[in-house]
Amino acid sequence: MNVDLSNLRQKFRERDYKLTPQRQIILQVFINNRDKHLSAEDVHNIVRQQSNDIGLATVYRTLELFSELEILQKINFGDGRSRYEINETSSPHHHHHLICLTCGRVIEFADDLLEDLETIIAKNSNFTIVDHQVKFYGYCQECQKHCED
Amino acid sequence: MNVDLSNLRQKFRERDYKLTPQRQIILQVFINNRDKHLSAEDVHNIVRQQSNDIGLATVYRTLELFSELEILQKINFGDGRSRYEINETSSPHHHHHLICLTCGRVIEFADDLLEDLETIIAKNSNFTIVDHQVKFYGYCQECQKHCED
DNA sequence: ATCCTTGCAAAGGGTTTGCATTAAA
DNA sequence: TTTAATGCAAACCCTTTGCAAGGAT
Repeated sequence: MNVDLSNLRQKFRERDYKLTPQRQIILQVFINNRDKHLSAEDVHNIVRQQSNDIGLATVYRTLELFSELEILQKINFGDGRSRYEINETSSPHHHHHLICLTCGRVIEFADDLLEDLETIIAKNSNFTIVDHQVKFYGYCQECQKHCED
Repeated sequence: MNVDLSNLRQKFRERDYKLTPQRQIILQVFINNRDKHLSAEDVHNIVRQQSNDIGLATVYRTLELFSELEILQKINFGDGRSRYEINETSSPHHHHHLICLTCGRVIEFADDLLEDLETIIAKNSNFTIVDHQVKFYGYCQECQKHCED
């Protein structure tokens, strides 16, 4: 468990933010959907299904706030909307995805090799790298089965 | 030189597309701006500066068409608009960028190591990878100079 | 009581679409 | 001459914002 509520409360107090019911509900949605990449609309729908309606504008504002506080990580899969996932590690670092071009499925993968790559590139380019985003596009196992072409 | 006009003409003929002046002008914009990552609006502005006005909708439609034909590569830098660059190599493959978090500058870098990484990941995940997109975020040399903090 | 947060509706920014007109082939 | 492409404006979608009402500390 990485999201520590009392820690969070303090983070909020420090900055004069309030830990409102809406914010807690939205946080809970991400805790309950660790493996998913939720858009604002997704979050809004999930909350509504729980008969806890929250204004869409509030959802957007909360997602932005959580991103700033590094509780969430904003990701862009090129599908025309921003998606968010809970920031499991304290360092906002390892976000790598295999994106299936057939079914759109997004599969996570662990890396280590990328760290080395980052070091080499930083050295060659005089660029101070603080984060990276890597996406591989292709065909997942399922879709390979379904259409052997 | 990678963009071959007569080859292009044939590609168009095959699919009953027409090589209109608008399309030629837009193609030329990308040929003249090989190193840039142009948005639809950028293209529109460049064309207007040449007193060759083209409707913005046509620009969008042309960019989409060229992407399908793999003449252009669509990229997303997370700045709220799609950007395009000319597809230099025949295989739509190596698009890697260093994005400066201070000035927004985008620097290209050559890779090779990524190919190896791709192979390893494909093996581990049973995923057939056909393309990848890698972005490193950090601070470019210039911005490092300006604010040593 | 203060100041942040909410919800609604309107506005915004990028992109797409319908339709009549124009122009490649 | 046929069929696709253009240009304009309206529509679209996601996201942001203004503002009055509500709520946490």
